[in-house]
Amino acid sequence: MRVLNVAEKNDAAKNIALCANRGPPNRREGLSQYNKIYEFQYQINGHQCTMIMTSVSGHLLTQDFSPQYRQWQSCPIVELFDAPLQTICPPNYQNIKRTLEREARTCQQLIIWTDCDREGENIGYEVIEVCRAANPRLGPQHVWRARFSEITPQAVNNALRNLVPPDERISNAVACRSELDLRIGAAFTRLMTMRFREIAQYKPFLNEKGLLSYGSCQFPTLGFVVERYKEISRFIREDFWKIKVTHEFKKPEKARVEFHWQRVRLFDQLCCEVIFDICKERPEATVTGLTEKPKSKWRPLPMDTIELEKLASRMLKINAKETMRIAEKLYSQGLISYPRTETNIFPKDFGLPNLVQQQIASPVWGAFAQNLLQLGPNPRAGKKSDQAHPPIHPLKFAPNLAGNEKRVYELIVRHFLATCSGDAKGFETILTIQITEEFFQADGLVITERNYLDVYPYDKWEAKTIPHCSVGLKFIPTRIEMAAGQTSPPALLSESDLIALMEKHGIGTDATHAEHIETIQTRQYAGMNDDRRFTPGRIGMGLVDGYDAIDRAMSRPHLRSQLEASLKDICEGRRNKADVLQEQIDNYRGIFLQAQAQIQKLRDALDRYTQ
DNA sequence: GCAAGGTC
Repeated sequence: MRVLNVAEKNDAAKNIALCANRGPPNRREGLSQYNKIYEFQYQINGHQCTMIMTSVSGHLLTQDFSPQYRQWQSCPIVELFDAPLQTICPPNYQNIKRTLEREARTCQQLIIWTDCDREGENIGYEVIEVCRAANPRLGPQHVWRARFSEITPQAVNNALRNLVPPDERISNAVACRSELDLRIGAAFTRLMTMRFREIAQYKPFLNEKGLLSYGSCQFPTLGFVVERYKEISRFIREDFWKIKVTHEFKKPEKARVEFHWQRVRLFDQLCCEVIFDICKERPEATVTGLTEKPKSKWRPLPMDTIELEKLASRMLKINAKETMRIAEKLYSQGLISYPRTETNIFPKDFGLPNLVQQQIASPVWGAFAQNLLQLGPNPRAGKKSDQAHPPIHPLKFAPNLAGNEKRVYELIVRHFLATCSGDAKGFETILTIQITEEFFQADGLVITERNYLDVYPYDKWEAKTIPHCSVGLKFIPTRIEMAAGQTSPPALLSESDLIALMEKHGIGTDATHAEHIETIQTRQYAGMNDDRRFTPGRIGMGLVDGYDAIDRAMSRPHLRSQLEASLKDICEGRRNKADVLQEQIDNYRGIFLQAQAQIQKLRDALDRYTQ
């Protein structure tokens, strides 16, 4: 019996075949240069099978409006909410499709090995659709879903012993999301672009094509940037006052120590002055406590995509989009593992020692790796798993990289070695003194074991000496002073902040955060200042304000969150696709008609910011 | 020409 197996990408197909075959399988070319065909023998339920393993490259099919609706002037825009859609295989995927069709004709069974997430289930149905059209004998009893939580020999064999039918509900949830994104995106994008592109006053602030787009992810992303900007504009600074005590200890050891007030600060100047005067009058300080307790600084969790993007942005000042471009290149050169992963826990028996061993060759961190190998790699375990890909880790030592590729690779290696190492350990000392009725304290830190910090310069943990003086010791502080200050607004969003907000509100996926952030910049809705923080542009401010005046929901994250909840209902059988689709379309058509009728509100807002 | 989701 011949069995066609299809994974979501070539890398997965290769590894699954390797695991199932317990060794390298035969490899031959398909029509697509990136998607190879792997062949091996395997027994399923006592049947000897010739396994044909190949892959797609993500979604094989996409949806678009029927041709008569694709011209922007072809119909009243509101019709896009109901216009018929077509399923298309884009030209650059035709080779993959033809390979599937050709192989499907010779097979009696089909096993779907796409990633075990929502999109994967939908991609699985695209594969089924194409294969079944080529070979109608691949009926429901001949099509199976392999469920796996990682690509290891055990998980792969287990999946083959426990094949299940594919889950159409999960696929339907994705089809629902995808249709809504298209209809809503196209409708609002055409409306805004056609109404505003030609207005001279806006032109200096628009992108080259004059495209004003709306999308269910790009707009909430812009919303976060605008919201933070406005929060800062609204912020009213408040004056406060505080008392600072400094002492230059001569014994038991020499040290300059700053004590901070236990009241932290007061917003009443007079009140602070009164207390300050009392302290100055009777400045003698008495040590009332010295506590010392162990403190550790945790080594980082295994790296997932979001962490890579955030770290590279913060520590290397390389933006998320560029980081992913580089990571994909390193991956295609076989230097690092698959860079799009939501997993931050290494599977058991992952072969970490071998991966650490690779790094011993480095003149920079080789010694650290050598030492780590002797102690045994002991990674911290996170709680997230996408059930397909392990955390990002180096595969080989790569001495010949340069520029940002070298820096990103180094970050990945150092992070990997750090996560496999031990927490930093030390002691925290808290010294408390009393001056009249007021208490002040100073914190000290002694680092006893640096451990992971030795290989991970991105974390700072600074030792601070506090003299070991005994309780009851009295001294006159070198200085007691009153200082004035002002509360300060939060900072503009950094890229790392923005990614964190997107993740928290379920805007986009780990693979798309960087793209949405890039989109709001290429649309000139937002820009990045010299501190690498996001500032809204004039059009961005105007659009958010304008939509706020029509329907607050448009630039806020909760519409997307609500859709996510409905999609979950579809997956779990509580609702069906048609029902959710109708509800969402009706809702957005309503907002669209409002926006069209009240387009002047959008114009007014844009006018305000572009004068 | 438009979205967001996959991936080379």
